Amino acid sequence: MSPAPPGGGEPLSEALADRRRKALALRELGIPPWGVDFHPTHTCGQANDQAPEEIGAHGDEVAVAGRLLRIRRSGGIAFADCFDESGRIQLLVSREVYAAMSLLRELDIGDIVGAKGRLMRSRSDQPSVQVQELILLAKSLRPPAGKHRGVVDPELRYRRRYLDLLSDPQRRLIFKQRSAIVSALRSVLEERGYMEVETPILQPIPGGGDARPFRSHHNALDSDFFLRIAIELYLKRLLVSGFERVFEIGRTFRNEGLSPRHNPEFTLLEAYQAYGDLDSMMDLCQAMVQGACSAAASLGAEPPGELMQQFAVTPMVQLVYQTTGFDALELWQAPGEMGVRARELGVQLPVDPGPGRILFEVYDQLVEPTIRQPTFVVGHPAEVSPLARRGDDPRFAKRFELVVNGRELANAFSELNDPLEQRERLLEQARRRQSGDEEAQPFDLDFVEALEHGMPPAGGIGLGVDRLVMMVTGAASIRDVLLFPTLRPQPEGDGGSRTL
RNA sequence: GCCGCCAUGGCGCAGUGGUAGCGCAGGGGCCUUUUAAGCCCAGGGUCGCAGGUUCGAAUCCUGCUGGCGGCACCA
Repeated sequence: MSPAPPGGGEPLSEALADRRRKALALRELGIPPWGVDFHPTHTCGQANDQAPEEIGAHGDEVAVAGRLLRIRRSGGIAFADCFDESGRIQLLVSREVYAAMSLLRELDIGDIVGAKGRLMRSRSDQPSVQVQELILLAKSLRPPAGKHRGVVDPELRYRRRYLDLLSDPQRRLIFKQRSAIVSALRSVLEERGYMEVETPILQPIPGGGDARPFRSHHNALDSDFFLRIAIELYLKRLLVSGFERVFEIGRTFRNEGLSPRHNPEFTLLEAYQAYGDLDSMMDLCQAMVQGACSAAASLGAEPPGELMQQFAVTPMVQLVYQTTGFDALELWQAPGEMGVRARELGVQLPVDPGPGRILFEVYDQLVEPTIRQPTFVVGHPAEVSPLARRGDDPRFAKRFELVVNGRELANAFSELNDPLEQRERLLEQARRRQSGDEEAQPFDLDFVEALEHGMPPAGGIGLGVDRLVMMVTGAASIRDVLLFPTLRPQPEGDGGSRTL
């Protein structure tokens, strides 16, 4: 075991010490281990594709750069596989090119190099660059993890994601697909005349959804702020302001448990359309999901085929009746009886629930998880939809959720623009909050006052981008579609929140 | 927050009370057409941390830390 470097940190393992020794030795020889300019003429993938077909034949002069994946030395000749984002090319170095050969002796897997030479095809039919000049661009002081199998230790994968991504092109592909999906969502919205906006993430009152927020504090203002749990109330203020089609794609935060489907910070898309309604939101929703599927498919993903078909539209009351035999409309007049029947089905209920809440809990706990095919579930109880307009039957809201594979993917409604009713319904939420429901929405007077100036009737939608990406790419865990998922910070030691 | 499983060299793993091992990576050597190249040699470990039981602990017990999965909460 080598001594610990000055300033702390873990002791250097043999491999680490050796790489450091090589870097310093090269510097002694006047070869900088880092920080040389190099301008590739071809990507590794291009070089590989453009190599001559015939064994032994030579092609164009090229300059390529990339990271060393493998080195095979065989006496007077050596082969090194070098890769970049585009692919891989073999470098062929022979003893006659003395400088390159002696530099290669000091190189390790993981080092980033540039190579100049002619394209050719080796005797065993491998596209190669016959190296004339080899240049070290960045010495790697640490051995790469997971050279053969990729990084499999989940802790390493998430804590040091760059190693995971570096060692596994498939993993990188998911994030290219994610980027394409988000880009497609943006295109669909922009084509339809929606304007992208940015609204506060630090909010004095975290409204627009049912969730526990993160709390923070601003020193100069000596005021508490919350990280937003939804974007809704600010986007609706913009509808009041005269912008008619707005959307935001942004990070949103909920102070709740972690699971393969929940990360404390996640990406939410919300869009609002003045004079829109439930139909226009269904239309938009379907277009966004299908745009996402096409975008990902063009990068090799295989989205479930059902997502490309017309989604079903089914009332919640009907789904609940079909699945459980629970007849909400029949029981509506007798909430006590309704609660008893729900509990008999094994449904957990809050204290003193109204009929709407009972119906919703039965749906949420017993029915939603069983929905497989993409379905627009419509007719949510108004009681659990405090920001949505009531339907012709005032017990129900003009609202839909898109459910696929038992999971809610999007949530939309015809927005409530009656300031008097909105005030009442938010006050009801506030009362529930006071009696202990931590997730009931707080009362935002400023928002209600905005509505009092007149908000056009509007359709609005929220869509969970991470879950859409999971569904379209087939990822099993939300951590697989987040570059840096939230983990418990490590107090000290490897891969944690080291500040030194 | 609760329950279960896991933690052994840089990476992947074996080792269930008696001398800590294997493969890859790294070091030294041989090899001018290799493909996770091959062959020879020599290294590398406070077995996650802290206690306890025992003549003796990687192994058994307790606590802690971290991860994964499930439950609860939620999207």
